[in-house]
Amino acid sequence: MKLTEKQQELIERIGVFQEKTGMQPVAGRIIGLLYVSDRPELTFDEIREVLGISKSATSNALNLLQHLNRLDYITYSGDRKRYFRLKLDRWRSLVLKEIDSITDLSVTLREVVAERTGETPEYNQDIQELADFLKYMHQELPKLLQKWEESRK
Amino acid sequence: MKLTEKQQELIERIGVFQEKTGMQPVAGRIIGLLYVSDRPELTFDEIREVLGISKSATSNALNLLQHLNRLDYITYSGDRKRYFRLKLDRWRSLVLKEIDSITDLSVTLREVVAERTGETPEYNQDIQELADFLKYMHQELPKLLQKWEESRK
DNA sequence: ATTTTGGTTCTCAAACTTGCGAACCAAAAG
DNA sequence: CTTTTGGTTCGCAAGTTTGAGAACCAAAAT
Repeated sequence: MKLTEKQQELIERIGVFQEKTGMQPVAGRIIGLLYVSDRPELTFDEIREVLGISKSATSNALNLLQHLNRLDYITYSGDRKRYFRLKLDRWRSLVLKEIDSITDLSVTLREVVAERTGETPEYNQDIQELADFLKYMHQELPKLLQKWEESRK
Repeated sequence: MKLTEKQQELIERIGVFQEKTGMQPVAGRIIGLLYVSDRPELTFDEIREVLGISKSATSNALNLLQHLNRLDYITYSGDRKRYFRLKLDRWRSLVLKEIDSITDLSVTLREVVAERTGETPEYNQDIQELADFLKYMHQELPKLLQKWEESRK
């Protein structure tokens, strides 16, 4: 399998984006590859070869991505290979999970305000305001997702 | 300056949260400290001492946080020390910047679809759909922030 | 039963991150 | 001018991440 220059560039860009969200480099590039590859299902060896990485790196990254629920594989009877593919339908729940993490900070900030001295009312209110905003976002974002789903139909 | 157990725990939790968003450990804890400290403006040495970190770690983290626009300092005439404080008013623009990064991925995914073979129409559409959603979010999120601002008044 | 295939695991080295201590420096105080 | 203060920078060491290479393993093919 050969990639055009443009495909390679896209893989890198997607890879870098993923890295910024905390993904390991090789895993990010695998995601990129599966986005741009003409065939959306690639074997272990195809991935390894086209990205020029070792078997161990390939194996580890693929397993990581499966644990993160970003990847899947299917098999075809009479063919021992696994065909890895992105779980594109999962991004909704990934977004929701991301949104949930907002709550953690909001809750913590509420505790902060409760614990703070009463002698800094303005400061306390600033923190409270941030906590409130985060809570608001946490309530509204799922609605936004829902609204979008509906506008699709 | 002494901290209660609860304050220390809150600092750790905020620190860990910040770490998860890519912040260096010491920098994350400084943010936590400034959230919970009775005085919201602390000197270099107070920070260093209460967190039990070295001068270099303190200096580097404070400078990083200033570059990231998370921190500020003020001075008082007749006092050489800098008093560091969180720029709590800046979180709005930080949120907006965060939202902007969504666009990058959306744009990239659009390019991916444009570059993809036409022989995988379903797959292409899945990617297109994700790109569309990200664009939608990018349009709607600032509105949400605005709506919240107004509901405050 | 032996070999091949598809992938996993182990060991290790290189690169990067993190943060300490000490040396350093400029401005203010004495 | 000398010392002190408030902070910066340098050099280094320990810890972590990343990924290569080789040995390994189970299932399937021969």
